[in-house]
Amino acid sequence: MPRPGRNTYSDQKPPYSYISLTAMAIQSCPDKMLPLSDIYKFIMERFPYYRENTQRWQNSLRHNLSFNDCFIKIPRRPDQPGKGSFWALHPNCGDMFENGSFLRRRKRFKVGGVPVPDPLGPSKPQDAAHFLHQQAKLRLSALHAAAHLPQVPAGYGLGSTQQSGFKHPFAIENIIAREYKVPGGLAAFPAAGYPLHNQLSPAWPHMYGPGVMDPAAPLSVAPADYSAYGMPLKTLCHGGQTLPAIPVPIKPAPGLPAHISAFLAHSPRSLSPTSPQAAAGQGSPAGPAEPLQSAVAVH
DNA sequence: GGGTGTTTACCGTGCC
DNA sequence: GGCACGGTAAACACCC
Repeated sequence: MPRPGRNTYSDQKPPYSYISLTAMAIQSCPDKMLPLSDIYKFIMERFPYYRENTQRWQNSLRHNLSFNDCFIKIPRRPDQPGKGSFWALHPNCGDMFENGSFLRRRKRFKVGGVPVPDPLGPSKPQDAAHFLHQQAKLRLSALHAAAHLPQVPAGYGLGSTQQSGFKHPFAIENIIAREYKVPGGLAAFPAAGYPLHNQLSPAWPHMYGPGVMDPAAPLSVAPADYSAYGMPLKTLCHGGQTLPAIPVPIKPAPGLPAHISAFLAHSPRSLSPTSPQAAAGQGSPAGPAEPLQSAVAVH
């Protein structure tokens, strides 16, 4: 097992669990949701170790997706055919990892432990799915607007984070943010990215935190998307780097959208891997949720 | 048929 | 030692 801080993980097994890797993939996507195949791609492109024995680790990864409540399955829309559903992170799983570190969770995330019923928010799974759609659309709209805004790279736009203090070098923001440390720094990426995320982060601030993702990246993640800002693995990894790269909290800020919580609290199966409904009905008991795919189709 | 998703089981490791 | 977590294997069902 490679030790954090060593030169590279290039061909060694990264010190991240499959849960962590999956979380990275999901959070690196502007939509904060990815189909399984794109999660595979993300991992294989960034961690050469996983380019081999694909069946083994992919089986494990699928197991984790289903087994862990921190991952939620979002059905495809009927008019958006394709294999498999989209996978997203449970909004309340932000504090799942010890000190924000993705090396090891401090506790297993379980749905039902933090139900936050909200009389103002939607309570149906469709509503939460719709909310995710709206978030994606909102980001897109803001992207266009942000293209005309001055870039504010200072501090990676940390202003939106409600918390301060050291974050573990293995926090997702730090891990992914390192990939932005390309020669030329932020100039290598579309302008207004980080501030934009900050503006869009009130819903899931831990997800839309600074330095998480290129906001202008296509909504559907493909290998080419990553290559656009991909970089040598040595850059991705920890060796010889100044850590922490970006002290950003991964924990969700107070005020998580209640309808998301309600969605999760009321979701019988698609969010809870132990119910038979998910396997049979792709989640919502009221039929396919308002699909998020429309957000992907925006571009 | 292949990809996807679920479930069960077993084992290793780390923490209390 | 017990427990929680993580990794792996396997079987099965469903869907495109």
